[in-house]
Amino acid sequence: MVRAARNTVSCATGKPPAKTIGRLSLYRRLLRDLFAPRGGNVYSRELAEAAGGTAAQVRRDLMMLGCSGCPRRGYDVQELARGIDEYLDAGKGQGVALVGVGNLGRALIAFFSGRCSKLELRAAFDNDPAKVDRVVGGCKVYSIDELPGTVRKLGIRIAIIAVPASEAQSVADTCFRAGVRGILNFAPTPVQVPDRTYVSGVDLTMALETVAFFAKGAGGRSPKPDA
Amino acid sequence: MVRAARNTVSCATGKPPAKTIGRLSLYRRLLRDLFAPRGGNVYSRELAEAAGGTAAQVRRDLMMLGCSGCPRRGYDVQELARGIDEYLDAGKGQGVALVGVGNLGRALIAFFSGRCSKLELRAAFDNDPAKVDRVVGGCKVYSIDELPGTVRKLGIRIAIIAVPASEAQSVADTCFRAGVRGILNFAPTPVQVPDRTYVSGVDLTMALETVAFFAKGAGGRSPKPDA
DNA sequence: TGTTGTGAATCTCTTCACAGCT
DNA sequence: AGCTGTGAAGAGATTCACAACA
Repeated sequence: MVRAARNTVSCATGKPPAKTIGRLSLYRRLLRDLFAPRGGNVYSRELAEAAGGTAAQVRRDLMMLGCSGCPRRGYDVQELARGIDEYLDAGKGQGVALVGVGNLGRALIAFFSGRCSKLELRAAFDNDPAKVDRVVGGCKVYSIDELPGTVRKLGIRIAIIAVPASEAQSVADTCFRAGVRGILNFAPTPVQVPDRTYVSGVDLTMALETVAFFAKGAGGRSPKPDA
Repeated sequence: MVRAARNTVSCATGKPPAKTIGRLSLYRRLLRDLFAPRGGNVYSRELAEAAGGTAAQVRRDLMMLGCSGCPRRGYDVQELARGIDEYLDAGKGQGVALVGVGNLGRALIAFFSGRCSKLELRAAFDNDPAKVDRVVGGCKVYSIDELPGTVRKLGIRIAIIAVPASEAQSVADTCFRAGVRGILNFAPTPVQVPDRTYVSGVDLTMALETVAFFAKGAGGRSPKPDA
């Protein structure tokens, strides 16, 4: 479905805001888990309530897909879910690698294994010889030395980094040199990245300390959290 | 119609932006891990580079503490770290509980145990009888039924939720009724919360799917990630 | 000279408000 | 009547740019 790109945001051109992409991912999950069973239609208001946002924002986000609700009936659940699929997963599935098979790494393997249809966890890497060549949660663990070759061979474009801060940058560099284009970084330090790549950091300490700050009621009324 | 005037950011009054609080937490960690060893002073520019931001933003963030750098010399590392401590940790330490001792929960126990001086993980909860009364990563596991009493007894104000989506809301409700004021939610669904509380969601699926989207180079140049 | 602190400008995201459709 | 799609207003966050200062 090609867009006609009216004005303002424009549908297929321009850079899409990361926040909107994240919410689309959430809407899709809600559509599948909450609304698909009952079938039929949803209103932006219902989706907004489930997602913790506003109806206007849901509609604005859905504009991104050049969508398809009709007034008075709302959106067809199946069609909308398919529309989001097409937009988010455009093209073929992508291979994912996990680097750092510690406590967090193992939890992430368990979490992501067989979860996203289009995102397949294809390999894990660690520099601990005791872990190499074992299979954790259905995922083979390779030595970090094998990363470049394995990443290329398996067509991996995305890496999840769950190593100590001291190794994060060098691991990221290795990944990018091997052809990785996007990184989800759990190491407690930001990583520098080349152009034409994307990195998103999940900083658990920062997240907890932020909650702790506002839990004290410090500084008046709570602002809107990031999620 | 310019309504004018008296605001901008102001130093100690007004509501602090969550993003700024998060970055202060990061600056503190960088000060300790990277800059404290060398001692002396830092420039906003150096801190910005390490944090992956801009010098202007660092200075703007530090205004929040009513701070203390002097031109030409930058900021005293020790003094700045102490300033952030005072601002973020104002008051006494807070107790933290973890709910949901699955793969992710165990990893989070390991991650947070003994990490933050002021935030102490005091209890874990799970509804699986096989896990109850065991000690995981130095943290005693209680039955969910014991949550209200235990949370009150141990003075816990913050909860980390790592349970399946279907249980997240009821767990959150239980926590709030027991006196919890802030929640860090890892369940893949938003939770509704009462006033005067704060919830931050960490949605791993959303994070990975967002990275996957931009890793394809979709929609032109990558926008600024959230971290 | 080189940096801080900060008003003002800019950019981005969210919400409002309403025309148009069913 | 009640919803969608969207221009326009509003709110927030970031960056610019420069006076003050050591």
